[in-house]
Amino acid sequence: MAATEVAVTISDAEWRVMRIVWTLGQADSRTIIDLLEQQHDWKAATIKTLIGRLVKKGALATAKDGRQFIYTPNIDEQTAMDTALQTELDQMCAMHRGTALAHVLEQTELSHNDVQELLNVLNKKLATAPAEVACDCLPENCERSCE
Amino acid sequence: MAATEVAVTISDAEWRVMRIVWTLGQADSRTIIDLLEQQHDWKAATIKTLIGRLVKKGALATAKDGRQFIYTPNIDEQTAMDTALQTELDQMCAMHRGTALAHVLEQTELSHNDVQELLNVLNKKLATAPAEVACDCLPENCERSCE
DNA sequence: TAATTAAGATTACAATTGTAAACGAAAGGG
DNA sequence: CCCTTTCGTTTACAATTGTAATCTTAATTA
Repeated sequence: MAATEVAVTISDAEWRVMRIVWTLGQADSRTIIDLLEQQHDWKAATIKTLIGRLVKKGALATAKDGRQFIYTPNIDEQTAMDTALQTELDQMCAMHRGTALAHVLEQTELSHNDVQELLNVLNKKLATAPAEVACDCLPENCERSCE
Repeated sequence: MAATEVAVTISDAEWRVMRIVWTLGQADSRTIIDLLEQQHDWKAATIKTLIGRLVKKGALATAKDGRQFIYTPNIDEQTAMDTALQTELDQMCAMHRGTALAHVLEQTELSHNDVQELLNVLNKKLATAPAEVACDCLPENCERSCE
């Protein structure tokens, strides 16, 4: 059976720890601490706290290896990324999401394949794209709309 | 002189208040409270707190109107959206950002114009798109890369 | 074996956030 | 002119987060 994949919330600092473990596939605390100390002004104790919280949250799984632990990701990286981004976007005005995505796309380095994949998605959407997406910032019954 | 446009951080709950004010252009607290009470299980006091915090943060400007205030946005909505989304994306692995964006695009309702705008951005990127974007989860000097 | 080190657990503590009650002053109604 | 409503301010309080020191225990080393 696949991982339970609970919907955990990962804070900004915790995200840094997850990226290390996602990238390495697995790691002991020494490795995580060494790598993160090179990227941030964090004390070892700080990183230990973050690891502990991630384990408690269920984002990291542990396997005992002698006196220490091997940590492995308990949630999928791409899924976590998709969800976090989607959640952020969903709390914004529906009418302006497209523009926001355009601005972000513009600022993001994308591989040839990425661009191709994105073009595919968009081309598929072109056919059924509505003339406009309504603002959803006000309650249903409220007549007013964005400018 | 244009608005100072300080880089304020807006929390999730505060975001709801901003959306009302952005959409209406301006509003008094009564209006904001009435509208938000229809969208959430929030008490008037809660909304007052959020408004107060947004004013203190500089996200909302106030103009005295008799005994009460008229609130207006002090930061630009699209800019706030762009920045929030970009910030979120930037804390994730560079190598997987494209896919995350593709997944989100797929889930987002986009107008015909939005799609067109996005296609433009992408087509402009196609020419210079690199073969691949490297994983940036580990420190510089670290040899290992994503799978 | 005694001292040192390292790993994980416990405790700490301020800032932010979600959520709200209580309070003081002004305004309006009767 | 008193009572009530309303507005904005102050205070409250738990959870989360960033940041870390300390403690316990087991392991390593001299």
